[in-house]
This record gives sequence, C-alpha cells and structure tokens, in this order.
Amino acid sequence: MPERSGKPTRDTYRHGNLHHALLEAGTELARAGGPDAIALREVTRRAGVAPNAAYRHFPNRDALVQAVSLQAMAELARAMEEDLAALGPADDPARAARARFRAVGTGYLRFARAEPGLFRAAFYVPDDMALAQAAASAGQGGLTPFQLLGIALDDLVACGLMPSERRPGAEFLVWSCVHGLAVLLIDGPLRGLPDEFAAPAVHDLIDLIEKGLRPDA
Amino acid sequence: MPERSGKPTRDTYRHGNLHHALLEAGTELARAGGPDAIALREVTRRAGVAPNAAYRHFPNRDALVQAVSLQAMAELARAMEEDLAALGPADDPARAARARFRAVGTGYLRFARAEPGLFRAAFYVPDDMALAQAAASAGQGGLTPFQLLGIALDDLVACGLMPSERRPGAEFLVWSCVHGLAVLLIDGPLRGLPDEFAAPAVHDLIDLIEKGLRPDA
DNA sequence: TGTACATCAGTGAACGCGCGTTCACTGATGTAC
DNA sequence: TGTACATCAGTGAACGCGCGTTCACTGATGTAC
Repeated sequence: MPERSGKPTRDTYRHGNLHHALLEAGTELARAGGPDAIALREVTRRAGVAPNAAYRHFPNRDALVQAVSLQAMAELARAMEEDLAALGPADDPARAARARFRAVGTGYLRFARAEPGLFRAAFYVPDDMALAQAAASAGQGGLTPFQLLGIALDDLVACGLMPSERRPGAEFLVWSCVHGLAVLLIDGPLRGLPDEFAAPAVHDLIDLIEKGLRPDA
Repeated sequence: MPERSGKPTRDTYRHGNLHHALLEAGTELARAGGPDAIALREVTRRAGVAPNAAYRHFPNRDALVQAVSLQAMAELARAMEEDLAALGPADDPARAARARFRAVGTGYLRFARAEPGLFRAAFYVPDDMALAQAAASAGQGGLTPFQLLGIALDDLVACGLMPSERRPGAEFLVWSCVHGLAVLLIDGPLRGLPDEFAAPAVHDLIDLIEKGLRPDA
C-alpha cells in the first residue's frame, strides 16, 4: 500500500536522476508561469526530495533557472525547425527561400503563443553576457534560433530577395519585429487576442518585414 | 534636533498627500527595478508611513502598480511628444510626415533605453482588459502612445507614403517592430548594447518599417 | 568472494527575510450648532 | 465665537506565507584489498 500521500515517493534512498528531475520540474513551472515561477522549494517538492537536495546539482536557484532557460531556447529552435520541415519541396529557389524565411518567423511566433511561459523563460538573461551563451541552446538540428534566422537571411540574399549590403546585422532587425509581436501577444496589450485576429497580424507582419528587406526596385 | 533617523519624518499627524507620495515612491521603485520591484511595504516605508496606511488610498498592491503603470505610460507618451516637438518646420509635407513617423519610433526607443524600469512598468497589464485602459495614459498633449502612432500613420497615408488599404491594423505591425527592439535592448540578449551599436539599429529598423509600409512601386 | 571503508546523494531542522493583508485602535481635522 | 462631535487618515501589532540557503547528519553505493 504505497502512495498514501499525494507526493511523489521513492523506494530507493538515492533518487536516481535528480538532476534531470529538477530540470524537468523547473521546466513545468516555467511552462505554467514563466521563469519567475521557478521556485527551488517547489521544484524539489515535485521531485519528491528535500529542498536542499537541489544544492547537490545546482549551485543556487539562478543556475537552475538558467538551465531551464537553455532548454526552453532549444525547444524554441525545435519549433522553428518543425515549421521549416513542414515545407513541401519547391521548384523555384527564390520561392523556397521566401517560404523558409516565413517559416522561421511563423515557427517563432507559434511557439511563443503555444508556450508563453517557456518562451519567457528562454529569454531569461541573468546579468552578464547575453549573446555569448547562444550556443547550447540549439534544437535537434544543432542550430540556435538565431542561427536559423541567419541562414534564412543568407538564402534571401542568395536569391536576390535582399541586397547583400543590408545583410550585416539584419538578424537583429528581423528578430526585433517578430519578437515584438510575440511579446505584445503573450504579455502585452494584445494578450489573449484570439487566433482569427492574431494569425493575420503574423502574416502581415512577415509581409512587412520581407518587403522592407527587398532591394529598392 | 529632528532628523535623527534616516527615514522621512512628519510633524503633522496627517501626511498631507499620501496618495501622491505613494504613487511617487512606487514610480521610483519601478524606475529602478520594474513593476515587480513595487513592494507595498517599501513604498510606505519611503513615504514615512505605516504599511497599512496604503490601504486608505489603494485597495491592494495591484491597484497601486496599475496606477504607476498608467503614469509610466504617460511618461512614454511625453517622450514621444518631445521627439516630435524637436522637429524643425518642414516645407515638403511628405518629408514632414516621414520625419514625424520616425520621431514616434525614436521617442519610443529613447524612452525604453533611458527608463527601462518605467518602460516595463508601462506594459504591466494585470489580467483583464488590455487595450481598453489606453485612455488616461496620455502625455501632456492628451494623446496615448498608441494614438500618436496612429496619427503618424494617417499622415503617411495622406502623403502617399503608405497605401490606405494597408492602414487598418498597421499600428500593431509597426508597434511590434519597435517594441521588439526595445525589449531586446533592455531585457533581452541585446541588453547593455552600447549606444554606438544601438543607434544604427534603431535607424535601420525604422528604415525597414518605413520601406515595408510604402506602396508597392 | 568477502569485508572495510570512503564517497557523496539526500535528510531534517532551522535561519532570517520581506512580503501582502487584517485587526482594533487613536487622535487631528473640519463641520454643525 | 465657542464647543460637541462625527469623520476618517494614519498607528501598532500581528497573521501566515513561501522563499533561498546553511548546518550537521545518515546511510546506500561502489571500490580497494
């Protein structure tokens, strides 16, 4: 007759894979409430372990949050890769490049809306270096969201859909536009906007960006 | 020999204008640490008053935070109006419309970078209606940031710099782009980017938007 | 193959913190007579 | 003009909460002989 309390129980003294369990519980908390919702005590509670047991695996709360953040960033990359993978084969390379560029944007925004908590966690940046940490936040293809966008932009340039002199730093411009809509939709004044209004906004936004990147005439 | 403690003191029993003092202290806390940093107890401490005194003026913490948020939004509007006011008189109406449009964007981003805490507070949206509250967050001109942007867009349309069929909902697209850069610069991976890199990004971003809005050729 | 022992993952209890909120109160202020 | 009184802004003390982190510990595991 085990299971007499609602808490997870163990029959072994050692947990087995506590590190992984903590990460997993932290991710669930972030999924529900963003990075601020990751409380060490609650995480250990969910792993069925004393609060201080976490300190065997992470130096402090912030380290756990950062680990969850990296995992969330990788999930974001995976979502973008999914949208890319869903594209049919295309004959025209320019059409294909455009489609891939759009998929990068729609994947990003789809993930933000589907997993707002994880999305916010992905952008939890502690205090120090920011861009440097980009590695290790890759999807299964091994590429980070930032790299996926970079490749899509390179493709646009290669197909003449974007002048090469505008390429340097273009990631940041495009990223800004897409990220802004994501933030307004999940946290900001557009929070809770139903799909039938959000979807065209996403479409129109990517149109605008694409048009803004194109050669001048 | 007053002033024996560091705390603000009063010689009157009544505070005088506690409501205002609480708002002010809340704004200072938000300025330094965003909306989450607004703690009722700290606010009352700064006003030199018992913690529960706040309840004479706000039903709970959230109400105070919302009041600070509205004030911050008004400051944002004021910053945008400043950039607009700094424009010299222009002969060509199209040139003037473009300049005003750009000023709306640069004002927004200037405020975000100058007052990141207040900027974040301005976008504190509790749980319920979001866009509805827009009123009462106006600058001294009586216009909200959203309205300032709308007027700028109307001007672009009037000058033929934007097709009128793209006008509906265009606020949200433009807002997204600018807001995204703001967020990346103050909270996100571009946090702490020095001015000499941020300034051209702002410029290029507004270029991209403007170009994306223009008629097709 | 059996035993002694070091390792170190997890325990149990406690710390101090700051928070939001509620209670019954007090006493200065402004008004009505 | 002077006095009684209602109002209500601010007091003082306390509540329960959940948090991150530290301490000295225990006991299962895996290794060395």
